[in-house]
Amino acid sequence: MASRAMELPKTFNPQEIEEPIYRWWEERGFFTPRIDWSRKPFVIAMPPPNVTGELHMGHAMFVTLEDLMIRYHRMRGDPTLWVPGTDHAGIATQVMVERELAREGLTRQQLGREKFLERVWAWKEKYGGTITRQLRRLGASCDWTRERFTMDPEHSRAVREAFVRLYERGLIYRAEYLINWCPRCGTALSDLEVEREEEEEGLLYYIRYPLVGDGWEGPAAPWGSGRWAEGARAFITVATTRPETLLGDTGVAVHPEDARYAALVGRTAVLPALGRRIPVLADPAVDRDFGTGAVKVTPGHDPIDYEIGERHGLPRINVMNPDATLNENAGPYAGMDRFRAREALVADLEREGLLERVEPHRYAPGRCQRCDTIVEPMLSLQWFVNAKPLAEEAIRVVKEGKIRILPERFEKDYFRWLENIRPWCISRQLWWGHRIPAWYCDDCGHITVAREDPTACARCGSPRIRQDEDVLDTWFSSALWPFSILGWPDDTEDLRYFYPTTVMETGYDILFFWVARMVMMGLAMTGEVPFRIVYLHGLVRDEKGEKMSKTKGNVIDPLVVIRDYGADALRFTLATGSTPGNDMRLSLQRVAGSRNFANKLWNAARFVLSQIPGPIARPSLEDPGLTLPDRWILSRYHRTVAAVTEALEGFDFGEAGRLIYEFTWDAFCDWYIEIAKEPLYRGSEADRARTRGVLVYVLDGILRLLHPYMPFITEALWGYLRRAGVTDGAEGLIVAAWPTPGPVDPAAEADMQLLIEVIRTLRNARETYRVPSAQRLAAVLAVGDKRPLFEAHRSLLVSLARLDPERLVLREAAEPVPENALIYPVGEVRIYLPLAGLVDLEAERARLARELADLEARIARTERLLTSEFAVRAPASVVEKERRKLEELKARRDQLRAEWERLGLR
RNA sequence: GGGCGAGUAGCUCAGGUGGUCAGAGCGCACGGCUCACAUCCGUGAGGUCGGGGGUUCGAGUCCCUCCUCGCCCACCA
Repeated sequence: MASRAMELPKTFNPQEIEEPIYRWWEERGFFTPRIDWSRKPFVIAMPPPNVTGELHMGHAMFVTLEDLMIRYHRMRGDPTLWVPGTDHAGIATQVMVERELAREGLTRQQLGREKFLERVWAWKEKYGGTITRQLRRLGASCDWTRERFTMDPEHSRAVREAFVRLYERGLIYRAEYLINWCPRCGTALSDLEVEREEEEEGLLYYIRYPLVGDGWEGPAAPWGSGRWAEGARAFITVATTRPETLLGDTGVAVHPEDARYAALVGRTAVLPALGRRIPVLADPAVDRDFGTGAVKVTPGHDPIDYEIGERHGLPRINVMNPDATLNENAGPYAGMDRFRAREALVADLEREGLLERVEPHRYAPGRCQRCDTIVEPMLSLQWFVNAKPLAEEAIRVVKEGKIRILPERFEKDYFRWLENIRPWCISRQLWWGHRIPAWYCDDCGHITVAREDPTACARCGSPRIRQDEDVLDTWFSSALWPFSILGWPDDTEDLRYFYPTTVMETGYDILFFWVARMVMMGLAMTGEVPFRIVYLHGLVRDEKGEKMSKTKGNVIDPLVVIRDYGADALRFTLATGSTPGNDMRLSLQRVAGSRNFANKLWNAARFVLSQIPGPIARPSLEDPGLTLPDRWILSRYHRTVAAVTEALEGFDFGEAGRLIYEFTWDAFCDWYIEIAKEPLYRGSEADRARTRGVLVYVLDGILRLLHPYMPFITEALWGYLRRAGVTDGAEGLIVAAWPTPGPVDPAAEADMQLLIEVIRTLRNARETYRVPSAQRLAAVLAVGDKRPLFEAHRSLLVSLARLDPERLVLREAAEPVPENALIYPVGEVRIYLPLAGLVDLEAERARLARELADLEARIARTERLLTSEFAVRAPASVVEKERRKLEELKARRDQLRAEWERLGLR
């Protein structure tokens, strides 16, 4: 028998099939949809990974989930588009290239802007293809013909268009405002790019500011002499963690209702070191319980102080240079680094007797998200988006249900962030990114903002204009992604057909960074929501639940996992091991489990394929010729199709995957295939054809259901079916039709269930009594009115429970009970096993005692329940169910008691 | 200071709208090279569903409270 299965190795080897299959999919153009205006498309804009990045588990997760949705919808026949791309990741990429330069002893300034950008582009060329190649290894069925990069001319045009439009609407403006400044990167950052990590030990400095009056009109001696504050009678003490910012103080504030300081409000303090006269004022922003209740006000270097200063008309003084050394406004400390200046100033304060005390204090300074440098709040001239009006719209569309966020609980976060949104600083003092399209006129000072590079000032016509040196926040550019990838601002067919996109699938960690901003920009630019559904997945952690990081050395490299277990195994693990919005722990043991599942499927298919040469009957539940197991597996299969489809529609990918797993392994492999061997090996030609038909039909269906999870192995196996000529006409599984739920047969399911339970009970008894596996068991089955069922499946019982066909008695009556037989009740059926010689009386006594005790307890519980209020208050059906249960329990108890007696047990 | 999530068998986790929901995989124990598969097959043991209180005829499943862990946001200088 030269069977086809012999062509397949015994063990599934992912390495051999994955890459060729992917190449075939891509070359055949299956990833590119055909626009069909009569059908609604399914569209995902892929969150673009950093162009120079390396694949990590986060990517593996999003590829798995998005590809899952994409493949499902493609199989459903929807025109399905998944647009891939990469992000230039301004600051991240620039920092990487700067690090490379640093190894050569160079800085970007030494290189100059143009040369530096050349280096970045070279870097991009070198590493840019890595990530997209890696996405392919995972099986991402995205449309590479539409691949985009955020620095492409097309996307750049979109960025400029968006900037100009917002500028024209007055929503983008340039202003001097307090921003977060990273001294290492030399750029402004948005609030989101500042992270407050662990609290650390810091110090809280209590500093006395002398007050003018009481005969003291200011310092007579120079700063540092030790007599600077000589003669001062009154002081106000403030507490600060950043003493050096004192040099920028323009006021001292207390709470308006703070009785301790009421008398001081309105007086004038003298700023240490600089001698500046600053007012003592009252402002409700002051926390009376912190420090002394009096706070130095530094509008140039602190956000709250900025607001206090604004309310009271205080001057704003910047005391720092971009590199965080102090500037000329810092008097004697000018030129010092901020932390050196702190030491020096504190020492001087002490000398002058103005340092009251220093306390340990835990605090968490803001740090640059990219380089971890402590960020300095600083006054700076930057470009901003007035996000408030945009945010209001973004809130509205979610409230109105035009966008659904899954899991829903993230809506709360989304609303809260948008409701409290502040002006978004979008200019970055970087070189890698989209240059701000604003030109300053040297002659009239006018700012020209234009879609095309202007050659002259829009107001005075002067050709002496210079473009703004800065670039835009990367997130400004990526906020346009869902429509820029479709050709916006042009009115392209893609945009008309595929926009708004359907699902935005991404990690919850960039809900604010990206998702919220896409909604704002989408609405502002296109007047429509950019997507209908936001699906947020959790973070992938290591087996201990810790965040994977290179420094911790606990990263699990997806490519290594793919090499060792296959992409399908990794995907299945990620898809079934996670619930929306919750983090998951990835362990290689689980991946191995998925790999085993793939192997199981492989071998099930080998078996089916080995039976294929020969006539095939397409099965139908209408066909009276089907056997009970046939009807059972078809019915179960149809239920599975319905349940899986429902779960997928509800974005319940884990549940759907588990359903397929269970059906495949338990129902199909462990039961149906085992049962099928009988008709296949010993049946008639008709039996074989019928059984083959069922096997092929169900396997084909399993492959379809599983394809979104395990695209490679399913495509490979389906290819064998296809070549055997037993599939529908689809060219590949990737474009084959999603199965439709068929009819079910509850009666067949119930009968089969009974047989299965009887077989399990018999096997259980064998194990309990250590019957050698070679020994065939004698059994008497009292099956009541199920006699025809059992008669018809005699051989099935014999083979699966390893019974002795000569000594298997089937009968209706429960009595008489055979001598020296064990009794096992299974529903209405009673199993008698004459195991007299084999039974260990002690063991049997123990078993019976345990079971009886258990039964008694359950009977008592149920009886109590049925005599309680439950009987009158609960729905009749529920009560009835309990009644039946009680009857069953009692019957079983009586049998066991009888057996107890008969065995002469005490 | 707010907000959110998690705490269910040894481990990792599932468990719409309260009534076979007490489950799966791994691990463990025992028995099997049964002609698709030892990346396997068969059988089994293991849980007062974090603690306490409440609502209800009935609660992992709803409410309150507490504990432990994790995350997000926030202007305590």
